[in-house]
Amino acid sequence: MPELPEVETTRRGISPHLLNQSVQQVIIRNRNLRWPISRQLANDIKDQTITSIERRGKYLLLGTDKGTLIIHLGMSGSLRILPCDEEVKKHDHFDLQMKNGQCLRLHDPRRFGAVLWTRKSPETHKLLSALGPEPLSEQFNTEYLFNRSRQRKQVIKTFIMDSKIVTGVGNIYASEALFLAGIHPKHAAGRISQTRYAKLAESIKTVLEAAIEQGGTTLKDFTQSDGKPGYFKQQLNVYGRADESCTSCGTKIKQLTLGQRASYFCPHCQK
DNA sequence: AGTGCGGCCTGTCCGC
DNA sequence: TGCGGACAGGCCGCAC
Repeated sequence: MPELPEVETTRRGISPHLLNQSVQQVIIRNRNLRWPISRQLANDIKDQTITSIERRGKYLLLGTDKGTLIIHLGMSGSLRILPCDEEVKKHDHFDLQMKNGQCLRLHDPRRFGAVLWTRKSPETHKLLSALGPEPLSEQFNTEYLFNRSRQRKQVIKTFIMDSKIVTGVGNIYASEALFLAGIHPKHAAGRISQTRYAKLAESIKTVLEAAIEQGGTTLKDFTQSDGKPGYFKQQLNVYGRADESCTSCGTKIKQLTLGQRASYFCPHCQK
């Protein structure tokens, strides 16, 4: 499942192949994603040159002079750079074929992803305008988290997974960051001290940065057609480790459901 | 306004 | 071995 680090690694992987390249044509093989891919999109982006490739939360933004292509990978989406004539596989939804013969291909079995086009500046798009700060930015800091959390009755795990609070912290890294910060996932967000929020902000940045760093070294070549899409799994301390021993103290990791999401924590290390 | 949850999908896993 | 059902998971959009 692509979390922010995978999306960032994808961004870095595809950028050199697409930047300053022009679109030959768009092929929509299966419109069915979270929202149907617009048929008009093919006309909008044809002949445009990709001038920027950015990331906002887990959204990838391919900028042109006429507008921006917004891509979200959902939970099973992957992007690869391939020759345009590469064999099409099941669940290949979308091709952005470039004039240099390279192709950006979106593969998404569970169809939770999205491909959208906007003529406006992307930050004003409905899906992006309400997003909180980037977790790796300076705006995301102790004071910000502390201030936003006051009066909140919500548990801390769902609070940090709220995209309006901070964008891009998914289920895996929410659990991992709380473990690193020593905070119980069920703790009320409004009752956590500023000191502990300092630790939490730092922990969120640390786990995401470590995963991005590892992505850079373990990721498969984005231009290869065989093998895995290229996602990687960092060594995780708590996520998916119910009933296993805590890497720090040996206590059995526990699992509970918060906001309909599996959550993992060490009952000894996290209070 | 804050909060919780339904729904979209299919590969994988589990039990019979 | 084959089959059916439960489940995971991002996150919008609605209901309260």
